Amino acid sequence: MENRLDKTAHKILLKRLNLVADIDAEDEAAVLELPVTVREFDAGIDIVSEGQYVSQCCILIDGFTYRYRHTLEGKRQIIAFHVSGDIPDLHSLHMNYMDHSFAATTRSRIGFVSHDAVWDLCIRRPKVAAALWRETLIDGAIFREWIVGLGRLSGHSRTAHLLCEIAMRMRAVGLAPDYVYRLPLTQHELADALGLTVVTVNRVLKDLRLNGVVDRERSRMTIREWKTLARLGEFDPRYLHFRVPITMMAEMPPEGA
Amino acid sequence: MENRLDKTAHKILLKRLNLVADIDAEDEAAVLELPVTVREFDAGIDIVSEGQYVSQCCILIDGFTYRYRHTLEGKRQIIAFHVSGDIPDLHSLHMNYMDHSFAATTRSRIGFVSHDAVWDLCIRRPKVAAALWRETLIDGAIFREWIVGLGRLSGHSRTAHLLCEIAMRMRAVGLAPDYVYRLPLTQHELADALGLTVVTVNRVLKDLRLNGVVDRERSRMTIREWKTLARLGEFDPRYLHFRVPITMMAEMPPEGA
DNA sequence: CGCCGGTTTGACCCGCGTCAAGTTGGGTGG
DNA sequence: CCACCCAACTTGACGCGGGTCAAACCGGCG
Repeated sequence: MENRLDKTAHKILLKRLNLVADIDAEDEAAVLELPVTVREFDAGIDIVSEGQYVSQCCILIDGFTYRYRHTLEGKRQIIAFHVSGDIPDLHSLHMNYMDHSFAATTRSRIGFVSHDAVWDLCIRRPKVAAALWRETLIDGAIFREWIVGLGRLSGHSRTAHLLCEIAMRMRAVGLAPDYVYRLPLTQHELADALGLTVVTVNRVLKDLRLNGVVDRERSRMTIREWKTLARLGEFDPRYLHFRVPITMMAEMPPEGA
Repeated sequence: MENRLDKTAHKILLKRLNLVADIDAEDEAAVLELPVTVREFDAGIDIVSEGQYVSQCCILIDGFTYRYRHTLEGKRQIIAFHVSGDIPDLHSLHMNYMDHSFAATTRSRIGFVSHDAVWDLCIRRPKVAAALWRETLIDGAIFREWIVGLGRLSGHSRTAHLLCEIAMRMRAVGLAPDYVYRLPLTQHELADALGLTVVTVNRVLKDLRLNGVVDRERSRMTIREWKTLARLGEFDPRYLHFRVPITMMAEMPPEGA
């Protein structure tokens, strides 16, 4: 629990707010005043746990995190992945009971902001409130996309879709400038997100690898044929509702890195 | 497209806002001033379609509606069901591109409010804005719940869970005072929500009927053993984030109507 | 009376789960 | 510098939940 003098967390938050909505200089100044406490978390431990009542929000500075829940028979379902700039529990501002947990897959740095401070900011700066609201709505749009995948797509398609989604969201925050990105997930974690088993995920990835679509060595993910992968996963990035048109990845070279 | 003099839509909206958050008399007065246009829609037709850019929100006055998307091979996945008081496309306020469609299963009355009017209201009445934001977050919480179900529960459990969820949400708006409610859905529609096929849904419902858990004659749904159904569906209503504690249904008699 | 959407049921099949047995490679301690 | 360990990954064999196909059945309605 160390308070930082540098404004890394604030800068990341501002970057996100600008990515999501349109805020002005005064808004930015107000955001920079937010009291933020930065903490680090080791891989594999809960940052927030199901059942807790929370009074602060988390902004992910760096690392890779996810949200999940367990069924009664102990199966785990991962609900969302999060990259730098995401505010995974922003919803807690309005519903402080956590109905799921939030954990890290790699050592992660998280900025904590109290709900009170966020409320205060929202009231003084309606455009910031709007940006934050929009951020939670994009979260919801991603959930909808996952529902469609889990309900109606095959294991192969779901996997392809997830790889596309993560690539694009990382790209939006500068973490996947080309077709290569760091995907610090075990196949078990992928399986728990995709509603599959490790065995199946392993076979799907093998297929994709043998077909030259993607490649994965340790946590380094390489998309070799974006178009093929996107078609297979029925990936249409409009559900991510980026303000910068859609063309980020669509304009990438058709094949190869 | 008929403009009503009666304030039915406003009253329903106010009831919802009060259910979801804490607003005061001035807020209520401002809400009552909202220009609302009421229209009726026949069963089976789209109220809003995927791909549209919209500039108004819908509040469901009465009827039963749902949101859905199709996969490329034409399979349909229903994403959400909606009952009186829901504002199914409130998210469009911030993301006016519709990434899914919105349709009715019964003849439904819908109130339309322009985004401009809602924006204006949100800026003048921050507590109303907060209530609306919260409403979209509950929407998101339901999505998460569906993800867990689709990813990790059996067909039987998912079905049980859905029946519980609809019962409870209808109950919250007074449409299921006891264990009986009108569920105007075909088995095909249920299947598209549950990620199953009609055949399977039929068999699941048969099992539930034979075990005396639920009963369904035409569109009349009767839950005979709430506890059994809730246990089977791993239904914990906290994800619905009602303000009125949790005890609405928990206090109902243990068995039978 | 006959059509038609919705429901029900049977027979069969397949994607994915389950179980189980390796294999691989980075990390650790002797 | 090697021996060992353990988590993650792989692969094969087999079974089942739910999908697919197809044929009734049922009740409301023109």
